[in-house]
Amino acid sequence: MRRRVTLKEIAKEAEVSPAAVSLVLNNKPSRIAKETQQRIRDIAARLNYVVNENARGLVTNETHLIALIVPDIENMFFASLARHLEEACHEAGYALFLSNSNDLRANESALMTNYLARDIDGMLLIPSLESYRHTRQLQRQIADAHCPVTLIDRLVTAHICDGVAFDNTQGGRLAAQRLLEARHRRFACISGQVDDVNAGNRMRGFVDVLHGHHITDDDILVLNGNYRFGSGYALADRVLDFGATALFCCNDLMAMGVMQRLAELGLHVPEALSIIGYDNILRRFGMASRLTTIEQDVHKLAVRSWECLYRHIRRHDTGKDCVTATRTSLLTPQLVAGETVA
Amino acid sequence: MRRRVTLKEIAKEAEVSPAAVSLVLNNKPSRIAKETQQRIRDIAARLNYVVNENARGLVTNETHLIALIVPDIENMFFASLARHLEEACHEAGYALFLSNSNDLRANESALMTNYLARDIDGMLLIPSLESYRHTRQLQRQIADAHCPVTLIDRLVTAHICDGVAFDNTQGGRLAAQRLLEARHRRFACISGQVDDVNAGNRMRGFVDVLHGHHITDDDILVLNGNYRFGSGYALADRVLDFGATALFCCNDLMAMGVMQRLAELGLHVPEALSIIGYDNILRRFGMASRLTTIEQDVHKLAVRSWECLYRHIRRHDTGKDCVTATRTSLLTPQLVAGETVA
DNA sequence: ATGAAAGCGCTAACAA
DNA sequence: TTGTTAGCGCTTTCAT
Repeated sequence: MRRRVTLKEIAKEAEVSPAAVSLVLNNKPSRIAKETQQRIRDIAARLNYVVNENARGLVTNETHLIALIVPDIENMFFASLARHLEEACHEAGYALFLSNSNDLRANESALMTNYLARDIDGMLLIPSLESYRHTRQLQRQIADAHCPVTLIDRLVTAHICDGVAFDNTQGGRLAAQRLLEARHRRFACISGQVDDVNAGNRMRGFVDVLHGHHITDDDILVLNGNYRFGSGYALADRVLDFGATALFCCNDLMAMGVMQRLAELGLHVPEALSIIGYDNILRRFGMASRLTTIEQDVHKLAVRSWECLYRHIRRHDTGKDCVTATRTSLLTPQLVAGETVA
Repeated sequence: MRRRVTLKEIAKEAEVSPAAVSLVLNNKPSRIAKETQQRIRDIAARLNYVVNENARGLVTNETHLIALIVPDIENMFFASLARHLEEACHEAGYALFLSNSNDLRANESALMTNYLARDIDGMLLIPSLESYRHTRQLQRQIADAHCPVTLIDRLVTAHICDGVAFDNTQGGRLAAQRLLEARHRRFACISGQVDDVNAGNRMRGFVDVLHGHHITDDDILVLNGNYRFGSGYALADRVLDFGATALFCCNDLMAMGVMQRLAELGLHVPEALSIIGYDNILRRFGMASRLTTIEQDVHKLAVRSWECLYRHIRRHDTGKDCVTATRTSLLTPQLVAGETVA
């Protein structure tokens, strides 16, 4: 373990001023003698010099630090999103902080403060589920932040800052249309927990389209799952008892749980039951799947979110303060055909 | 979006010196009038003051920053580990940087340099697979770092810094013992990619125990998978053709792939084939499983790793430089009984 | 008991 | 063309 080498030491060794070293090593348009430049570079390389970004940030007012707060990194969707966001930030020369809020508003708040103390240049926030019920508190915190904030996936408060998310209602619609095409007449939907607004919207889009096609509530069973495999497994029997021939699950994990239960009962998919899932994230984690599902392109979400935040960072940086109206981008999910609809 | 409030502004508003404000807000043992203290605190709260940790770090020489580099956050094991590490750091008052090296030495190296420039207090590194073949380069980089480094899970270079990992050989042994107990005589093992040393050790431990029980290589089939579901699925037939009655998979995902293939063939587990997996990480992601497996307690790994790094940080901090011999902790994996061995 | 001053490592404005 | 100076926001030593 070595001690850090400073600019000043290089300056002394090269017998020039610290400023000269700074100019050279940052390739600033200075007209320092080629020969001196080389000497400085050589010494820096030899001493293994690495600039102290924090000190630099203090004077430049840019730390190139981004914070990302997710509700749960053990959720494959967020893990994948985190990866792509980190990639985007990294490519743009920013380092990324990552934390879990554990879907708790209190944690989220503490993390935000902590990161803001780090003088970050921007924040990417996937709000906790609790924040849906503490909108004002979150709004205040965002308004008080010294840097731009971009909301991702859960547009808790669209009026205070920009947000990027998928159109969940549209996803539900796609599922319904596909199942109607296959001439089904009796449906089930396994949604998420009651406070999960996104799952709620998927379910709503699904049901709305069915209603539009003269399917009455008598032919629609809506259940609340918890997004886990076991939840689909446990609810499968109720779907079968109801006599549904088509099922829409608000994520793939629950869909797989249902399929597992059907397999145990000796029932075949899609003959016994047509199934559409949601996310199409499993394959990234090495899980093959023949599931028909509604894909949310996580790469696109990451890229758009970063673009959105970056735009604000540039603007913020060039002085113009963000009196611009806030924008919300809704991305469109896509149906990915598998072998589980007939 | 607000401008940041500085210490100086509070000082001016409270009509005291910046030093006084610093002392009060940091609860330093100063003898400043209670009344003044309260005034300072009130103003700080009213103005929403948040200390600038970077500026503070510049003078205290402690940034409370930790970097974590993982090969792939889309690997459930690492995602889970990242979560627990972040938790541990956070509890100790440290913020965590996270990045993917994508199992490439070049990326890893660039990330290390980048984080070191941030003046981090410590680094948690899960080396890339490539680093197994570039040991000297990695060693050099670790030795040149200004902060302690702790290796996790892949003990590429145990002599240059501390490391914490699971005993993979022991895991393989446990699997073999369990299957021998069940009186199997013909075995298969699906290992990882050839350059994956950990998977190799699992396989080696497995085979060694078999040899110790007079099972010859004629009764042992070793295959290389790629840790993905599809890989187990694809190799299942060769296992069956070989006539094995017991299979050890070096991760759970491949074991599930095998099971899927067996189900399609109308074969039952464990009657047709006994299976033991590795990791027991799926349940954290909502995947139920009846698999018998070798569990690596990821929480314990995270806690131990953090303790290890933290010990060095404290020592480093209190001046004593780490001339201490490096230590390697090997954690013991546990067999978790499921329903897939008979 | 409190405040002034120096300095952490760096860059930007200015002088020479 | 180059080097000097001031200062980013904070803590700490030392003088008052």
